[in-house]
Amino acid sequence: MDAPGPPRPGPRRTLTEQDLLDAAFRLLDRGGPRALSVRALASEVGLTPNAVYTYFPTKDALVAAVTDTLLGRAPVAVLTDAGRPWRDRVIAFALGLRSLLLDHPGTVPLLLASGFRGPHALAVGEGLLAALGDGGLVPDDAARASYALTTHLLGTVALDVAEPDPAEPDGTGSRGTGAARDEEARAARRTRELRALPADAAPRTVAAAAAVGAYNTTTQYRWGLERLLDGVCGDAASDS
Amino acid sequence: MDAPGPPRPGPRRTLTEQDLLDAAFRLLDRGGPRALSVRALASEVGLTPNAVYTYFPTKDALVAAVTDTLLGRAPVAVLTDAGRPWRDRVIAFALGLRSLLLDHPGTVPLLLASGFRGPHALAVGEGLLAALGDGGLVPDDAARASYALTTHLLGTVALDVAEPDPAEPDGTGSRGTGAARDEEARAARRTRELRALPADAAPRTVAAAAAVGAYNTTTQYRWGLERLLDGVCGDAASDS
DNA sequence: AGATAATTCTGCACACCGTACAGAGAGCGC
DNA sequence: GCGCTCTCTGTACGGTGTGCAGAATTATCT
Repeated sequence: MDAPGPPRPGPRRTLTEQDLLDAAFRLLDRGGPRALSVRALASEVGLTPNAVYTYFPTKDALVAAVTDTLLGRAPVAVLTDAGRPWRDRVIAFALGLRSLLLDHPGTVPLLLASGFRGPHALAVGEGLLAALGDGGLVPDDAARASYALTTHLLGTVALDVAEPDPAEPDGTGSRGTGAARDEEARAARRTRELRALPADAAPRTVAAAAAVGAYNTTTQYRWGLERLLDGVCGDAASDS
Repeated sequence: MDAPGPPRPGPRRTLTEQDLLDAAFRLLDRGGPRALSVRALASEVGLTPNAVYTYFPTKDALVAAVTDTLLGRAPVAVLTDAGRPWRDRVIAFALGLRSLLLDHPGTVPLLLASGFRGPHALAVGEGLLAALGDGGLVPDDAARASYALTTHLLGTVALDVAEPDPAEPDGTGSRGTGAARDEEARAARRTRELRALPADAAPRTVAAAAAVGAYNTTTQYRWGLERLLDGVCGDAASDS
């Protein structure tokens, strides 16, 4: 994708930027956001810490590259998949991007901190605008809807990732990507905890314990998504 | 509010927890999230760093106390203000909480990291459930809507705070709370930047440059809020 | 009353963090 | 060949959270 650039003087690098990014994902997936340090990354790829600075000028730049690389794996293709209703495309994309992020929970805090500013984030925005345009929205409303979808997604994954992991409550920020992320079991446990709350502390929350316990589930996310799209498509969508 | 507790042996403390929390807010407002370190806090209140650990067992606990304290200032009263339409109440509350968080942007990354788990977060949830219940939603739908509103809010403030501050681009994470946060000026500048983008990079984004530039504005937030509430109130709100 | 135990706070220490700086070696253009 | 530029190493600085030992203070028990 990127041009390899003209041959420059100096010794050839022993690694590519992509090697470092792969190693960064390995560290993040293994130990959460705190595990991505310049020193750990260097040792993971067999370099001296300062050698990393010949690949990325600063740690923030490294983090930005990591998050944008991840966004580059977003299933933007489904957004422009003609012959499929536009709303299906948006929902499929949103669900896909959500699972992508939750498959790498360690990256989520980094994404929230570095924003949605890279080239691949722009591509995501373009795709959403295309699909929403197909839905008949004028460009400005499509943009507003695109942003609402984005904030809904980011808020959702932020709260999901912030949920403490009962398996290893030592606060390392790590999180299993396999069986430990069984949504139903998590929801059931949360619901049980809610029902055990002191009686008068939060009566309405306890009364809706099943739905509250299921906050961080695909079902809840999809529900919000559908309601948002309902509102966007409604006839009241142009009062701004 | 909290019981002062029975008198315990040992010397009296020279400060209250609230003193430390106030100092923490001072540091956060002055220098952003990175400015809140145990050592900086200790020096701000005139203590040794380790003395802080007699007030909070760990830095994470301190951060949790900070974020929940902030949530305790959320305008929950408006949610149960009878004699005002429920929808108005929800919107007023959401706008109020958003400005509260944006008035202390340094706390937002901490809130995202520590989740929405404290007692005051629970109170916010209760208030939302009450107002949404007044809107005629069954408890489970009220809960789902409450969560959707929360994620929308958190995603919004997350992206807002992540926006780099052009005034001091040195990445300290600080942010002016006064004139530097003039929404219209910021939106205009963003729109200008978008229009200067390479022609074929993101045509749809450029075509909607005015709306995209206005992403981090109250207007955009309110638009998403209204659309979400439209969808929640619609007749299609019970397909789950 | 005095002894005991609990608590606050100090000082030192450790391991880790991002990264600035100086220098060695490698590879290209002249 | 020379010289420039780039990659990578080593050392170092100031910062981080926090564990541990000890002094001082106070409430409780005998």
